[in-house]
Amino acid sequence: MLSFVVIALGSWQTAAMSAPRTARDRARAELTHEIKEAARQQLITGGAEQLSLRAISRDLGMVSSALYRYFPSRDELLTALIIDAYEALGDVAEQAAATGNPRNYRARWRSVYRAIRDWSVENPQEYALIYGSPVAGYNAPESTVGPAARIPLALIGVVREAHSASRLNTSYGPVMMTPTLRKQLQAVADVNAPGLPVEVLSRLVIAWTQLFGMISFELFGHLKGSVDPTRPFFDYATDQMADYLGLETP
Amino acid sequence: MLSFVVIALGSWQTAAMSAPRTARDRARAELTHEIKEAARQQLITGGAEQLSLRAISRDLGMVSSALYRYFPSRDELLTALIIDAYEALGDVAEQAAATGNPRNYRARWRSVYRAIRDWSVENPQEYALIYGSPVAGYNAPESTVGPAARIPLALIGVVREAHSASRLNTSYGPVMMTPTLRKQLQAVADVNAPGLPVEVLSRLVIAWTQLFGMISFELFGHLKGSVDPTRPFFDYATDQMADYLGLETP
DNA sequence: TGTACATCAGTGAACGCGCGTTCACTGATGTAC
DNA sequence: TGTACATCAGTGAACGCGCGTTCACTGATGTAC
Repeated sequence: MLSFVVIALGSWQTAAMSAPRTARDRARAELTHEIKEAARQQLITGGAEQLSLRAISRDLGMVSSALYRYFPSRDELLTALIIDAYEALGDVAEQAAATGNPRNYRARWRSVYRAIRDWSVENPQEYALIYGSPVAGYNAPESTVGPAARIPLALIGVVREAHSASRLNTSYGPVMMTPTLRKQLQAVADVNAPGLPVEVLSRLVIAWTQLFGMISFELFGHLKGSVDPTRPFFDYATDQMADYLGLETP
Repeated sequence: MLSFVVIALGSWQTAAMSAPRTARDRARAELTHEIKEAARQQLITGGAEQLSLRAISRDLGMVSSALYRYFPSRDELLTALIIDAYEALGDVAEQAAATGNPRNYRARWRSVYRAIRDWSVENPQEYALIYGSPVAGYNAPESTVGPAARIPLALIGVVREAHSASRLNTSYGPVMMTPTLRKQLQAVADVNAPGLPVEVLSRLVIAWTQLFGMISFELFGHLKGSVDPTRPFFDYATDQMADYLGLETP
């Protein structure tokens, strides 16, 4: 369960050191981890904007300036937390996609959906960090793009395999798509899902936005008093989107 | 265009005074408005968390304590901004629903969708205020619920009218819905859309979450490099959801 | 129409608090010969 | 294996800044008779 944290930790450090060797290195890795843990704890109570280096240092019983041995600035710490969150969610999504009978694509779809929601509900502040409003004055660097892409790619992967195995019912009826949209989707397909028709990909994007719209609404309080608790509706939407994509029931 | 602001302003003040009469009242209404305008300007550059009473007072050339004659605390000002944002979006949504041929339900659906997105793109920080991550330490009071509901109600309205006029194709195929979900949706329908089948309402909730998921992804940067610019995809999704709901092409 | 009193807007000083970041420093850990 | 030097973690003080909110006050505006 904690394995990904360790991996993320390793990749955060300089690329040269693959495994901590000396006592100093081990101490450094541990403290880096503890700082991020304390930061995550702070997120829970205060959100990203309230994240304070001084408060973290107090939690860890050090002086605030000591943190600068580990992170050159508050923004760099934020970036590390964002990447960790994407990686954590990417891990559970990919793991879910790889679970169960590989040929039961619909079940795998469901399991990815569920894994994403479960993680989000369990880590609402980390979810808000990556899918909520952008933090004011903070610009996400390029390094977050790769980790962020893992989540849609997990969804694409399942559908793509279903399509390759001719287990995707793509009789979608007449489709009106502007040339611009077709071109955009084709470019995405070329890089991320060669062979997948743009008609399928367009539906995937719709499902993807629906999924995160639904989770955001749940976590940010917009479903209170309607489909609340949300789980039954979530499962319903999962199946509706699977139908919409043409994922066959085996 | 500004009418709703005045209305919101009026409703913000004590319920007793319907229209400003004395010079004092007029000055008060004007300054209340200017404070909120300055606050909205601050949102643009800093987001909700950075909203500072002192900065607002500086902008207006007054002393910071003077603001307390208008808003008893920072949170009350935030609440006012949130309500204003919901009302503004509710206005454009309702207006869009009332535009064009009343019997062309699909066109009205499209126009509501477009109005919601246009407002969101033009007012990204106000959008983030109401649909982004909740502000840390701030709990939205009951008074925001009514204004917030106007937006989904505009969407429901169009579909409900289409259904009443038998212009909604509800041959949805087999639907699996847990009793819990059915009950939840029935309760929503009873209050907000009497006569609308839960099968339709469930699809409406899916469309609603898809719509705001899509807008959030666009505004918060998750569509950069894929369906970007987003307008073609947005229009495509609009029609896909109209199809999904069974809104007939006239 | 004019006066006496009540209401209210805005001032300015103060309270008590928190923040990110820099810098010269001490003492411990690691490395090269 | 032992010594000399280099690297690094953590300290403590300081800089310069901003914040929300309270309170006693002055002077202008509104109201009742």
